[in-house]
Amino acid sequence: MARGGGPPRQLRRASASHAPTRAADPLPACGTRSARAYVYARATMPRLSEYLLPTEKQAPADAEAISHRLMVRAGLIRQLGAGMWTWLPAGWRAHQRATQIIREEIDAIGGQEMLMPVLQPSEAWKRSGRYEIEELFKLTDRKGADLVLAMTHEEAVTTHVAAAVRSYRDLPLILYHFQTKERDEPRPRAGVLRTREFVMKDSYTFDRDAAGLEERYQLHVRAYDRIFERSGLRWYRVEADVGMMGGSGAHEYMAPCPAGENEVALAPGYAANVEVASAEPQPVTLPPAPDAPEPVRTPGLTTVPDVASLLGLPEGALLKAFPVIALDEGPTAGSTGERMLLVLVRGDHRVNEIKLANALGHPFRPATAEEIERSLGPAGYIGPVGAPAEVEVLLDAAVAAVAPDGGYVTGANRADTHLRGVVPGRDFAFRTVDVRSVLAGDTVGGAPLEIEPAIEVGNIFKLGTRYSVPLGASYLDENGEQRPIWMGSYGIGPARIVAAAVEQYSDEHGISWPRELAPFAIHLVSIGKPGSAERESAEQLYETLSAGPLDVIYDDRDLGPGEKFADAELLGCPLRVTIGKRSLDSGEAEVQIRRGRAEAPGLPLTAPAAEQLQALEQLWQSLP
RNA sequence: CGGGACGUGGCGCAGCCUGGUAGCGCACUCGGUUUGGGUCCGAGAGGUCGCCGGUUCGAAUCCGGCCGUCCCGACCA
Repeated sequence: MARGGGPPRQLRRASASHAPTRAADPLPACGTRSARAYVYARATMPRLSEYLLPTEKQAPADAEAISHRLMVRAGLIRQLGAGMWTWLPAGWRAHQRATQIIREEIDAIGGQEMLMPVLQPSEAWKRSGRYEIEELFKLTDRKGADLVLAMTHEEAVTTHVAAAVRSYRDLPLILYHFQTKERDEPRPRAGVLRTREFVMKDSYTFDRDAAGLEERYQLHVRAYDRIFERSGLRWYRVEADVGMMGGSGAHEYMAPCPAGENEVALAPGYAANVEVASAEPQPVTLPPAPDAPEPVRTPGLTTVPDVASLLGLPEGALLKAFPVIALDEGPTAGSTGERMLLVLVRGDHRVNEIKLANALGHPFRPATAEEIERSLGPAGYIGPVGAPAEVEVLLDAAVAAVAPDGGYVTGANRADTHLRGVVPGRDFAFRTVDVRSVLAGDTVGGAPLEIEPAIEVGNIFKLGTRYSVPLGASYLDENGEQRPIWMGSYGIGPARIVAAAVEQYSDEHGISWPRELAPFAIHLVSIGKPGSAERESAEQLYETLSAGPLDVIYDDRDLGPGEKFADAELLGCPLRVTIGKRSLDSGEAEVQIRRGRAEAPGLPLTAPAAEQLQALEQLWQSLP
């Protein structure tokens, strides 16, 4: 899991020289002997006086999210338009760190890296049914051909596999790439957290059957767990909605942070997106039930809080009715498969439309006021008692699973009237479904549930034959029979890993990078006039560090110490090494650990370079 | 798509109501000063006031249209 950050050692600069290192210096030879693809010899370690790191004291007025504010202030990113962001040099280094972690771990499970185009013909998208998606950018070339900008690459990769794979002997496959994704998001937000263009690592697996898919899926679980562990994030793997289309399993990787757009439900041993979470409800005390429901006058009171307070009951003692029209035959034109269902949840609960759609197994829409009036009664006063037989009653498990110790209050299907003493089963028939949204304080296995906002940093999804069938990706099995290929797709957004790390670990001074994501390991700060002895000493240490295994950025600018320290803490490299007059007096450079701003043992200035490097490397290994 | 807000040097803001030569802080340039927590002094450079049109002798300011950006919600294969 934990390993040294930065490029492999054998490719680093071989020797240190005390002559100033300039960008024009020739790079050490690299290439054919590279142990790992895509890792090149390290370039000269930058001097801040020559590096584009435009820091700002004040964040842009329209930036709200922590990562948005800090990444702009620290000079990592700049905006070009809504949802369009440029990564500046230091920001791109962090992004590349995330990318490299992902690459190593996907390679480790047998992934084969490739590259597919963003600009694509529209045919496969029309065949897969995704051409209609609003977020899909569509364009026309000069010949009038319809093109799209890919939002993911299922269509492309499946097209290639369909053409290239013939036999069961060609399977399984894990193919992946890092490629730009384009999505016409209705609302980009929070800097780099939700953009219209971003780089995604997407991998795709191809298997002979469901069992093979399960294997490839589990390999990705392992790789993803390692990726997020190495990234240093706080993260959860949660159960996710598989959607309506042929998915048989899905997980999301969530990084809790204030700017998160999702909510995760957490209990010991349990983690789920609230979209699909289930839990035992908090108990509610019901008033005694009479032998039969009794009407109560509730003039003008159509909301749960109003009725509850009139009757002096907790909101949970009411049953909320949610009439929906199930679209049994699917949303096809002229469909006659519409039928009304009455969904009941406890008054203090809310219907979760995703869970409801999953429970129904087909789409639905809320009933219109006219439909409600026709089948049941006036909106605000509807209930299950006396509902027409053709309106099926679905009772949420939070109610159905608990033996009633009294009666509930429901609408009476008459204006200005509710019923009390309603007992499910006695007074109306029902089917049990789990369709409510869980609440903080509900329990899972007796332990209370917490709900946290989180950002989705990755997802893994069993596609099954969702794409292979329409795009004709099949193979011949041992018996010469043609079978569809079973697919999975697996995405990670490196930009979100970077932004989530900023969200999770920043403090009032700025960013505090986890070791493996930091753009530089060491921020070397010199204090003192140019030409002074302390400057000379800093230059020397810079040369030493540049030759070592850790990446360093050297603040050689002619600025006061306050500004340099402030910039260093804003940028957030894990270690800060300072050399000033004080260091010359004590014989040691000061070392500060950014996380917690703790002081580490000083670095002896007269020690041999190898010892200095070793001391820093050792400290580095101990960092989070 | 619904609701709200905002567009004035690189960043943060004032000026607009009540029309009359565009201002402040930071950053930037030059000279000096200072060098272990955003030092101080002086001199400078930099702006089609988002765009188009209208009203007016005169528009950053008033009116209309458009564009852009952000926030909340909806949406998010």
